Amino acid sequence: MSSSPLPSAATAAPKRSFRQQMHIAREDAIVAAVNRLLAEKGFDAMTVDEVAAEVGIAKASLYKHFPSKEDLAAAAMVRVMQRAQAFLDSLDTSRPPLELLKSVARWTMEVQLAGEMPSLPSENSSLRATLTTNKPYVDGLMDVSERLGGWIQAAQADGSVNPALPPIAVLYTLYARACDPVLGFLKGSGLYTTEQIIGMVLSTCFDGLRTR
Amino acid sequence: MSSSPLPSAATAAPKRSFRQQMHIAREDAIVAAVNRLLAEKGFDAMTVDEVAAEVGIAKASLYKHFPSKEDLAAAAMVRVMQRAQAFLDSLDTSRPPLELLKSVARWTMEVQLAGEMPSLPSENSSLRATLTTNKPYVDGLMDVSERLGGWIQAAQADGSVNPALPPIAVLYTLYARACDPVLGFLKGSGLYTTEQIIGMVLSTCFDGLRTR
DNA sequence: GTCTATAGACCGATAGAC
DNA sequence: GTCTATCGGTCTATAGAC
Repeated sequence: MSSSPLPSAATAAPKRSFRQQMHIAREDAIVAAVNRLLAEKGFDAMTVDEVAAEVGIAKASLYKHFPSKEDLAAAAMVRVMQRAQAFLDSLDTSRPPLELLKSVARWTMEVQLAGEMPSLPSENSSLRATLTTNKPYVDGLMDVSERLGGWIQAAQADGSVNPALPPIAVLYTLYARACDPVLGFLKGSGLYTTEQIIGMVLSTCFDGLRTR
Repeated sequence: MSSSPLPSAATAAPKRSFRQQMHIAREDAIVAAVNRLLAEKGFDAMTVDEVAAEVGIAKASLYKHFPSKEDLAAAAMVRVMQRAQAFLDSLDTSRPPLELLKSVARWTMEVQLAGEMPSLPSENSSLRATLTTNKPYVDGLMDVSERLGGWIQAAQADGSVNPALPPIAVLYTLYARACDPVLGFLKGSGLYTTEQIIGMVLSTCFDGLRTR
């Protein structure tokens, strides 16, 4: 590399890379738009025309990137899963497991309040099928679940999380914060700041409604 | 017959009442079907053809009872709201307010697990408009909210519910049990009975994830 | 005869797919 | 830009209960 034995690498390769970058950038813009629309109105209400319009490309171009509406949604789910993985990576795992779990819940709620949490209404069959056959998504979900599962067990072992609860119930309870309607309700009331809302829901989630 | 004191009451009146009963019964069957389908697949995915097929009547007949799909959904919401009111009526209000709130949360989750809780995905504009102009629904919602609000304040006053939480946050948290996805997740795992699931979610709701 | 419900065609609009 | 399917909603003509 020091003597640069590959002059073509300085011209042709970057050119090729540029096209790839453009392709990736466009795909990224598409997925970001899908992500936003999915968070705003859900899968059924989202139309691919809207997606094309938001990205500013022709609808036909969308199908050059993704073969169907389901795959569009799946790509958005993969994206948010990767964001989750990146967030987990950023955590200092030497902290107490309970604090780690709280951080995850907080992040999840922040994403939702920012209107960036895609929601898949109930159990759409076609979408479900697409997702379960999407390896990046399933792998990401398993990775996240296993990491959280480890922290949950550690938190139960050190006595900070209720050991009477099955770990899977704790895991699902944390996941459910991603689509907790209480956030939107409180936001809609206009009475509280985002930080206050997150504080309240974090409190009800970990400390419960009852007085401690 | 001529000596009968109430000939018309024994023939004409019941006849008229019979028709009304039929009309009401059919309408009830319609609303029940809508309720089920709404719980199963949500508003967008539910088609009025499905409703007609499930009830076993012609689609045109549906429109003799309800002017639009939105009104169909609204009727289902009114129905569940009336069921909620009836349940509140059945409660012994001399019990501690915390127990009353727990009973309400339990009932809500039982209805959802039974597949009888209609879900209105996010914020459909047309549906929202129909609902907010539906007096029976709005009145029912206000009645339920006020009764729960009273118990919440009482529970905070007697120290059983965390007084640091705004009553509205507690109210929304209880309402959110109606669409808590954790119930479905745990049900889908096949590991627990309905009663166990309700017990867990009741525990996380009132006692939180942290050890007490 | 009258009223009502039914079946099923039908329309217009929209959205997914290409 | 086009094709096609679907869906909400309407219309008509027939059947049947009173």
